[in-house]
Amino acid sequence: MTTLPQEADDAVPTPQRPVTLADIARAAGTSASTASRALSGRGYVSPDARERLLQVAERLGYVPNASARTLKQQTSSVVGVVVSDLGNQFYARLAAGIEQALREAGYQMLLLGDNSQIEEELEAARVFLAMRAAGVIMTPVGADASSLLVRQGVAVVEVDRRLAELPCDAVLVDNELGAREATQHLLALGHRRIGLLVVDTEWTSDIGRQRGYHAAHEAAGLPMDPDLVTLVAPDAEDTEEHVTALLDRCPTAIFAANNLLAECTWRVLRRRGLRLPHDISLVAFDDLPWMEMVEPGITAVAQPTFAVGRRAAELLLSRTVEVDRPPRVEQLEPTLVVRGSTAAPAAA
Amino acid sequence: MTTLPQEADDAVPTPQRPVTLADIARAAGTSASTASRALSGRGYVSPDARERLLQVAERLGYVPNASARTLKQQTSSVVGVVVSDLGNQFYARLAAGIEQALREAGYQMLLLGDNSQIEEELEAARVFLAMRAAGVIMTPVGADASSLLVRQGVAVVEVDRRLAELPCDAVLVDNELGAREATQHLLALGHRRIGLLVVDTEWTSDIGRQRGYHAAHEAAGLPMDPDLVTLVAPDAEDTEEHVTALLDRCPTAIFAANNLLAECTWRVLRRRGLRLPHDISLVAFDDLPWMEMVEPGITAVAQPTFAVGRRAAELLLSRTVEVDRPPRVEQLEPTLVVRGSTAAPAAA
DNA sequence: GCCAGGTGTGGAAACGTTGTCAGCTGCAAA
DNA sequence: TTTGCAGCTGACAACGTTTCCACACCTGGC
Repeated sequence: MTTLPQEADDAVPTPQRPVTLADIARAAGTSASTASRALSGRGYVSPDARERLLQVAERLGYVPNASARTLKQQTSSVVGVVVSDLGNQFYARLAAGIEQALREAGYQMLLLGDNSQIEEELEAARVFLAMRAAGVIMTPVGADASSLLVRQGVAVVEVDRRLAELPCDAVLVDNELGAREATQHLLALGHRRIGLLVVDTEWTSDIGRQRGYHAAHEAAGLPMDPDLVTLVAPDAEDTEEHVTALLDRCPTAIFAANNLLAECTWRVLRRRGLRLPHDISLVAFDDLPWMEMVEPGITAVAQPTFAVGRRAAELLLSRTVEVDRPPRVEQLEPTLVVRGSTAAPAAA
Repeated sequence: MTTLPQEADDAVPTPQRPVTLADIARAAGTSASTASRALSGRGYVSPDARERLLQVAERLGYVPNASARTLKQQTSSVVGVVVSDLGNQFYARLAAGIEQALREAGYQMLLLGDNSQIEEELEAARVFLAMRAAGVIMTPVGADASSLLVRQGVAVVEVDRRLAELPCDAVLVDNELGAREATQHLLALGHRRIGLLVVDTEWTSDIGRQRGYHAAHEAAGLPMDPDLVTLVAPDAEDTEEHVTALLDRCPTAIFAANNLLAECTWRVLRRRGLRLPHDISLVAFDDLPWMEMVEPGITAVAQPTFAVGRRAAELLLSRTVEVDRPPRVEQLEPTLVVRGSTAAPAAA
């Protein structure tokens, strides 16, 4: 790291005290009340006074003090968002969708990461409470955070999975459907030993994906080898070992139930020199750009991630209007994208 | 999209009015001043009273009102962050680094996207001003936003590129060095017709990368064909056409100066059936995971993106302590990662 | 000539916190 | 006995906004 030399800088012009409503009022010869009405646009103001105040505000570069407003109105235009891991593209896209929808509506996103840690999630909830956030959107880790928020009257939307104990909105993906289609696809190709890699949580997302895997087998009237279902610890230093262990049980296909597991599996396969789809088939849950770029492409269940984020934001904002609407749980549908990583198993 | 039926829900327990300092004080039989001192930990409080107040606060689930505090103290623990596009992995990683460092220090990140639009960036600056943000970190698009902020006394750190007209901190990557190494690598392999794809901006990042490309040629005493330098419009619907046009000029290698251009180029090459590195070589600026996963891997200039984000946050926070420290511009070094996409040009 | 109601205005009281300040208690030093 | 001071406390005034309220001015209809 280098530190560049600084050119002799023009002095920073006096950092003046911020302009307040009172300043505007004084300059325009009115009271603060009138200035407030003129600039916020509610209540009677004569066109004359309004015009004058708007001009003065513009001229002085008035920026309303958000804390004062929030303090008075008991609510802000900030929406809290908690995701597990911004580094994961899934969460990043989710956040991007949320941010876009919020910004269009004049709201801002305060983005915090828990690292899938309940305490950090709870801490985030406290921060949002402290700021009187207009609402909170989260990929939940535990139920406590949402309970705390809902009890205090803060609107909550859960995203991607459902954990709340108190009623709140949620936007989910039909995980069971996606997993069932993925599994069916493999079964239809003739696979009978399909390894499942899934994170060992109680989250509805992972549970749903497991259920889809089972449902597909049952619907086809085919037996399952329980040894082929591999539960991986959430923090996961040892994911690779799990993948290796699963391979030792000789599956002809693997269904990796999230993008991280899929990537890990793909790397292990590559290192071992196993060729897709000749030696083994692979399906991923959650389609990422790289899955289309590698050769062969990875068959994957594509989630409408960005749309989920947008929808969550919309749902949250709608609640600021219809306060007492009963909680709504929406499910968006994933789609199976078939690529080259899946084919009929090699003849035994 | 489906809406799931809602189970008959337990009524939400009365959303009670938030607990205030006054409530705590009353319950503990002290004044609000004493309660404030006890909970914030500055000023004299008897151990006895402190203990009592802490317990009451805990029992009632007290959450201090951030707006009131901000209003009074004229500064908040929120740091504004503006990035061009959260969907781009580069910016997502940057944000992740910033968020991590901020959270460790007890600050929060308010993340806004401009879409590389000056007006949206300016709007974001106004929002931060309104919230009395402790500081702002941005990948700048124009100079106006940072000028506005700096004039109002808000600390600004520019990231990835430098545009500010008023003095402020910055954390950059040595773009010229990275581009020079990439180009040198190609020259050393024997390439003499190296196409450059770069976005047509005045940003120091893109300018630096262009400069590195030129510098490498000059250092080697080799001529450049100006036709091989392709400037692509920033919004870029027509990037593909530019790539195609560049290919028609028969370069033996292409240096794509950001990850989007690299991806676009890669796709065009694939569609045309051109094989890396046999038919053409490719180097990318900004290494992303997929570049290591495709076959062959893409030789790329890897930026310490996450570290840049962290460092920017640290620099910003350090300024809250040393207020009058002269502005500092730091440059982190990228490293060239050589992979299979580059080789000597096919004998003509 | 009076009242009703629409317009427009400013004073003042919030919102919840922090910080200043004066004042209280003891207790030790003068 | 006074003085000083450390330890501790509560009143009170901010911070900048919004909002309720009272009031003042009109106009038009009785």
